[in-house]
Amino acid sequence: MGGKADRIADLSGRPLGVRALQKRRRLLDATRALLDERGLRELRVADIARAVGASPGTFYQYFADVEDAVLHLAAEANAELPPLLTLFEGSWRGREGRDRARAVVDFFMAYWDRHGPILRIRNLAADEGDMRFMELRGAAMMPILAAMVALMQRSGAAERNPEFDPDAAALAMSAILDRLAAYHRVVENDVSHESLVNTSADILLRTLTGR
Amino acid sequence: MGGKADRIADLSGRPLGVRALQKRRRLLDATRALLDERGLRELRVADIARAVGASPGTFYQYFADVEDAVLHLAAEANAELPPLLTLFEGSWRGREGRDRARAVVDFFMAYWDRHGPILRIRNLAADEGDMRFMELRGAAMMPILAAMVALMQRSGAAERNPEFDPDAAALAMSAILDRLAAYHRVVENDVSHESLVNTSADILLRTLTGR
DNA sequence: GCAAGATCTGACGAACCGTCAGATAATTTG
DNA sequence: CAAATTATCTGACGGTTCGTCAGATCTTGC
Repeated sequence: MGGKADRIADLSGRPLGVRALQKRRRLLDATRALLDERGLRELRVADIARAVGASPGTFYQYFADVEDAVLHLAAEANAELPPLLTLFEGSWRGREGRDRARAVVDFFMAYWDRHGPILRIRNLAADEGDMRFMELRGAAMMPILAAMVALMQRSGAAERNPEFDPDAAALAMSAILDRLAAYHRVVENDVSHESLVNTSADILLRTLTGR
Repeated sequence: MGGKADRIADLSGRPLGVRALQKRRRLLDATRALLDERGLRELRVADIARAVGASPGTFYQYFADVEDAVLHLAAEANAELPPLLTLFEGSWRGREGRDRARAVVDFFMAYWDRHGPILRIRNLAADEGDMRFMELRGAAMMPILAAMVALMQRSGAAERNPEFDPDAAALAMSAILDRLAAYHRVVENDVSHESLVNTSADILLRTLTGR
C-alpha cells in the first residue's frame, strides 16, 4: 500500500528490529489479556508495561495510548475474517444452505468469543465517530456485506418485493450476527445456544435466499 | 418499590430539597450534552461541573462518578419506551401490519437519535459484565421481547418450523433494531434512509407474522 | 573491544480524580 | 426579624495516572 514496504514501525516512524518487534508483540498480547479480564475502563498503561516487565515509557514508544494499541489489535482481528467469505460462495439450496447459514453463525460467535472486548471497543469508538475505528469496521464489514448481496442476487432474493433493498438487508443480517455474537453468553440463561444458532441461521437463510 | 417513598437522594441517602434537585438535574443535562459532543473518553467531571457553574465536589455529592450519572440517564431513557409497546398490540395483517412494522423501526431510530451516546455506553458496560447496566438493559428489552413473542404466537409465526424459536427470533429482531438505529446515520451514505427503514420493517414483519 | 545505533528506563511535570472540613445559603424557630 | 439549625456548595488537597524525555543499557558491525 504505502510506497516503502510496510514494515512495522514505532511512533517516530523508525522500523523495528527483532528485539523491538518482540516487545511490541508482548505489549499487544498483554493489552489484550488485561482487556479481557478487566475491561477498558480499568486498564492502566503501567499495568500493561509491568505485565511484560517493561517500563511505561516503552509502551509509549510503540503506541500513542491504550486506544491506539486496541486499534492495532482490531486490525489483527480483521485478518481472521477472510475464511468467513468462502461460506457465502457456492450453493445455498436445501440442506447445504442450512448448513452454510449455521456455519456463518457459528463463525461469528467464535470470532466474538475470541475478540469480543476488542470488537466492542471498536464499535463504540466507531459509533462515536472516531475515523480510524470507522475505517477498520468498514474494512471488516464491506466484504461480508458484498458477499451477502451477491448471494441474494444469485438466489433471486433481491427482487423479492419493492420494499426490499439487498444492501439494507445485508446490514440487517450483519446486525443480527454482530449483536447476538456479542451477548450470546448473557442471554443463554434464557434461550439455549442451540435455539439461538438455529433461529439466527434460519432468518439468515430465508433473507439471503428468499426462502 | 422500597419501603419509603423513593424520593431522589444524594449518595449519602439524604433526600433532596428543591435547590439540590435543580442542581442535580442540571448536572445530568450537562453530562448528556458533553457526552453528545465529546464522547465518554473525553468527559471530565470538572467540565461538567463548570458547565453548570458548580464545583467538582457538587457533582460527587450526587453521583459516584461519571458512569453513575450515565446510569441515571439510561434509566431515564428507559422511561420513554412504553409507547413503543402499544405498536405491537392489535392486528399486524396486511397494510396495517406494514405500517406498524415501519412505525416500530421509526421509533427505534428516533429513540437512538435522542439517546445514542448513552445507550452505547449502556451496552458496552452491560457487555463487559457491569450488573447495574445489565439490569437496565434487561428492563428495557424484556417488555419488547415479550411483546414480539406474543405477536408471533398470535399470528402463528411461532410454529413456523422446528428450527425457529420465538424468543431467539425476538432477540434477533431487537438486534437489528438496536444496531441499525445505532449507526443508521453512518451507513446512510451508502444506503438511503428509506431503504433502511423499509427493509428492516419488511424483515420484522415477515419474522413476526410468518409472512 | 569499541563506536554507532537501537532500545529501554524511570523520574518528572501536568492533569485529573475523589474527599472533606469549612463556608455560604435557606429555612425554621422563638 | 435575628439567631439557630439545616441544607447545600466550595475549593484546596493528597493520591493516582498520564505521557515525555534525557540519559542508561543493550546489540551489532567492524
